[in-house]
Amino acid sequence: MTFELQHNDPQSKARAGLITTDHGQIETPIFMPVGTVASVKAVHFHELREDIKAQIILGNTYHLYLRPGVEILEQAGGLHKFNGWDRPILTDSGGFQVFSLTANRKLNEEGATFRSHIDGSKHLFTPERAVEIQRSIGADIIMAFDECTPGDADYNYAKKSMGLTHRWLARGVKHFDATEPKYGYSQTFFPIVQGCVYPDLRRQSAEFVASQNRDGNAIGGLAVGEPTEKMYEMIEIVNEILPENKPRYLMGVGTPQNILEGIERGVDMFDCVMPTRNGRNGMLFTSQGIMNMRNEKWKNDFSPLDEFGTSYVDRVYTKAYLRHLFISKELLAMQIASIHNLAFYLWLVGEARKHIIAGDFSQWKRGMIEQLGRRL
RNA sequence: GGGCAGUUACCAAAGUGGCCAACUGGGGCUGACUGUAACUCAGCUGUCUUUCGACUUCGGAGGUUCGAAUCCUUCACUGCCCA
Repeated sequence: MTFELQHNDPQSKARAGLITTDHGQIETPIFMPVGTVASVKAVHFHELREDIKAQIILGNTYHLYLRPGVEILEQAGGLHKFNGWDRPILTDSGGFQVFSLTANRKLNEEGATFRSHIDGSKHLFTPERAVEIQRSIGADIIMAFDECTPGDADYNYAKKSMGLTHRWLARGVKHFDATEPKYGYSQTFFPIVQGCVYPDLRRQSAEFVASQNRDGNAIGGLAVGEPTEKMYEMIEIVNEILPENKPRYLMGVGTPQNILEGIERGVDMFDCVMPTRNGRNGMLFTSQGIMNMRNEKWKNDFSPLDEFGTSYVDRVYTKAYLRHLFISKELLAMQIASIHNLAFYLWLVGEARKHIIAGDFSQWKRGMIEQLGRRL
């Protein structure tokens, strides 16, 4: 994987770049739709490619390991062959599940023991195992196995947690460098900064991560319960330290506003379940603000879903129709909302890129932020 | 014509003398959701009130009782059975 830094915004830390992988290129800043279990929920890859214009999607090591399992993925020839997505894939390591499945896991120095949420069986994830599984999945970008520290952790917990993440990182790097890709194309490994909301920990973590000298770096442990302002502050601190000539990936973030704020602070890659999950739950993100499609006010609004939208669903379907589909619990509702939201997210980062290149990002961003927060 | 059962909030349906503005579903309304255990979760859903609380309700009318959705009388309507 290579990264070419193409433009720096004169007014901010925002930048435009180009990532090249064996499965194609990614123009940054980019949003990566989440496809946890080898599918971006409710969306066909055809739509993802042609309408949403996704350039890279996510998969999840923990979920894919449990189902369909490493053996099936290897038999298939890797995740790309298995699910038919021939563009880049990034896999999360399972570190987020250490956070989200707290009740079902135990941590120790060696790794994390999970109790499967599917059948209760026990499984040990170590930094080495996480690399191996991701080798089998065959993702273009694989993530270090970390502990995603909760946003409300106290200093002592955060410090210990960060130490564990760093020791796991060193092991992961070592194992990655000692192993080969399984399917003939190259893979790269991103380390993850932790440190919760504590500036000195974040600095220490960013320095340790940068010292690993990987192709790209990630910022984790944000948007997990801490105040938004803290998140922005941590991004600034960390990006001062992470190298400029490598992509920076802010994991799990976020709202459209979060993404623009992240871009302004020098982040290149984002992923989040919001456009898909919130979409399935009836919420639409648009350039004019957010809409709860279940609201009664859309009942007889026969205007297009989003007159400024770029997706075909924005023109073909009306607000009243989508509301009807949600109220009736029709599956099509979730498909339309997911397609719309993802197309909007990809439009948003695409516009950000254009404005960075044009040199008026900050001005454009200010106007967008104001619009995005409105409740329609 | 006779017998039996029933009538509770938007719908369905509990409650059968005080703890009942009334269980529970559904429907409706509103909100939440940030590296996906999520087509999920939470709140509200008689009226007025921010809360406390006040007021009006359980087919209609009348009655018994300190007190009735619950007991009695009667009327209306619905369902089933026998003629």
